[in-house]
Amino acid sequence: MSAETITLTLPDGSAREFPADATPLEVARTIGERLAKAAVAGQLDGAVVDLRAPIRRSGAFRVLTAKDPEAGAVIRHSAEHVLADAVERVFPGTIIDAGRQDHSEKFQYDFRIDHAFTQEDLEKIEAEMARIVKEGRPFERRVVGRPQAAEIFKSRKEEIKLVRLADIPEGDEITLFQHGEFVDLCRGPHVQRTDQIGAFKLIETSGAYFKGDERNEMLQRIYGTAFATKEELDAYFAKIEEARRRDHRRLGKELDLFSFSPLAPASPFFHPKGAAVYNELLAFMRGLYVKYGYQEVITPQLFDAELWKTSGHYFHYKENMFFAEVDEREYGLKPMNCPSHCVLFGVHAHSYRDLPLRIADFGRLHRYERSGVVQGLTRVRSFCQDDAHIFCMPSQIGAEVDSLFDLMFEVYGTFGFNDPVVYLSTKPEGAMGDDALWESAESQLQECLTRRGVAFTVNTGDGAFYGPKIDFVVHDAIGREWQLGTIQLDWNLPERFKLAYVGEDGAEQRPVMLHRAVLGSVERFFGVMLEHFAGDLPLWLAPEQARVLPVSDKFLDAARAVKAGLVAAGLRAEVDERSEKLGAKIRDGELAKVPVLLIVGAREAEAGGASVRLRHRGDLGSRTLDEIAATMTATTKQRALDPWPEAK
RNA sequence: GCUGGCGUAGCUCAACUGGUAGAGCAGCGGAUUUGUAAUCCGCAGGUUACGGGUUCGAGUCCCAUCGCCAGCUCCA
Repeated sequence: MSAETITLTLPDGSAREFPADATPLEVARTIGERLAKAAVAGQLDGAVVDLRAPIRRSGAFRVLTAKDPEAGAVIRHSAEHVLADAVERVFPGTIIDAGRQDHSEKFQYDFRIDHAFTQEDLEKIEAEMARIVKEGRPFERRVVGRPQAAEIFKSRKEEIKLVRLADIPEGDEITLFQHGEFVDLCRGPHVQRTDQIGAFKLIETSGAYFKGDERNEMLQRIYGTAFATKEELDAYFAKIEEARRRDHRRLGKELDLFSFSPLAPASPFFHPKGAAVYNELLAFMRGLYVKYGYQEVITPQLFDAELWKTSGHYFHYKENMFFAEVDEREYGLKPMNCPSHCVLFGVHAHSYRDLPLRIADFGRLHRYERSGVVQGLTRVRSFCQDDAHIFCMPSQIGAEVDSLFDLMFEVYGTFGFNDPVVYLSTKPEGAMGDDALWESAESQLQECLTRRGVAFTVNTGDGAFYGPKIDFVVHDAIGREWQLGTIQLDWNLPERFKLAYVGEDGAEQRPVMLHRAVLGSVERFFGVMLEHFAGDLPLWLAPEQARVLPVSDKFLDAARAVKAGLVAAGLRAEVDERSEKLGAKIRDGELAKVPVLLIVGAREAEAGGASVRLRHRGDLGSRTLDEIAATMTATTKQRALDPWPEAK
């Protein structure tokens, strides 16, 4: 292959030669005029490229049209320019900043304008955008020199663009995209014509700091989204609606699980039902602690500031802590358990034979979170973690991590969070501990992941300064990602607390500490899980596992007997004693998302059982009390997701 | 913390440009005795988040505080 030609392998497998400066659009024309017309972008070795940018290298190539999912980001990116164009037209004098990096779902643009956009403004802007889209203006791509670009933005009085231009590293190619009158500094890619933006909608406005830094001026941001078709746009909003329906804050209120009070901002009150669920989560973890060799401890809430000075929190985490002064002594409310576990480790002299020492703690933690960041149960100021610290020898890291993986996968699988995504973060700049320690630890972690065949992503340099870490991200029932578990290696705290064990050779050695949580914050997990199940908790977690519904008051005693039998079997059951019609009791039971409704009428009272109605599955017919209790206790014990396997 | 929005009965929400705060559900009382997603009648429920102000008059307009929501930011 000469320098002047490139070879492109097309989707049909054919390899064709093109001049090196050929653009995707030109390639598309050689395939077909209709394809060229429909083209939205090119794709070279998986990367989406602009139709007008010379390809310059060989590879697997294809033309993307609006039908391809990869085209969505290009469409949204183009809609973003149309948004900025429309705002400049509707609000002359507005200085534009820049759009969004990630166009996988949304687009956004920031503006300097002495006015906060209102809903009516958005409508006006949308109307203007619609006009621009309809006009089918072609996007033009231009490569320009730095002075030329500066000249263009200066003449347009786009002051912020000049700052942005200056931020582009020397030597980088500077490209401009223009449609109609509107010019923007942009890498692309963009669609050919504005009318390829099939359907768009502006979503909301907000303030946003210039370059995301709160010391900078605040700009006005507008968010929107766009798709090739109206159907896709509707599907996007349907998904948002589905997420709203599952919102744990809404479900928590509807199901009477928890609430908040202005008297304790960002600190949940778990009602009796919520507390029942919460305690089941803890009981689940406690059971696993026995299996995995943990010892649970209970440690104080409030510590002398001295502890936080030793741990380093006093200097690095103070702004997230609550303090109190009593008897002229400064105390800090614990935001983490690790320092107290270090104190605990120091209580006894330890032999290498004691290690690994696994210390679990469900202690309540308090962290001051800024008022703007707290949110439902997912970001609170008072919470507890299924926290544990493992003190071990550096050589034991691999085995400990291996065991942690078993634990993590067992826990996540129980909730139906299958195939968690794993991230490994490695040594950052300015880390503590010598390179040999880091290398050994990182390779032990990697080996463990590879041995298990767990797919993972390495975040190079993203580890904490005190050690590498592994994060677990799960997908919920509607595909959203949640980071839950974490494993962090730490050689800093053992050093600070001068922890030691006596090794085989009789010499004192420094242990390594592993911080780990599986659920993470139990509060946050509670929220995530509630959304994952859309409020339909599996039987073992349901605060009210069964509700007995007498067909009429005549069967109240029979209903109470069924409840008594279930309670005796260790189940959580209630009787609906209201003199309502059966239909009303069923409706209320369903709305309360009680997994098992047990109906007792003349037939069942006679036979000493109940008719079983399962949520989402309906009437199963009559069962004896013994059968009901046996099935429910079995699925509860197994923590099965399916409350009634025999019904299938 | 910042920008914007919001705060009315336990819950969900009404109350046009300032003019007597209202409904459904839940609650309570009564009637009804019900067979797989709402039986009927009645009663009660409010310092309109909180504190000031403008006005003859404020749920509505203005200021401050608290909280909630979205975004920014933070996440040793």
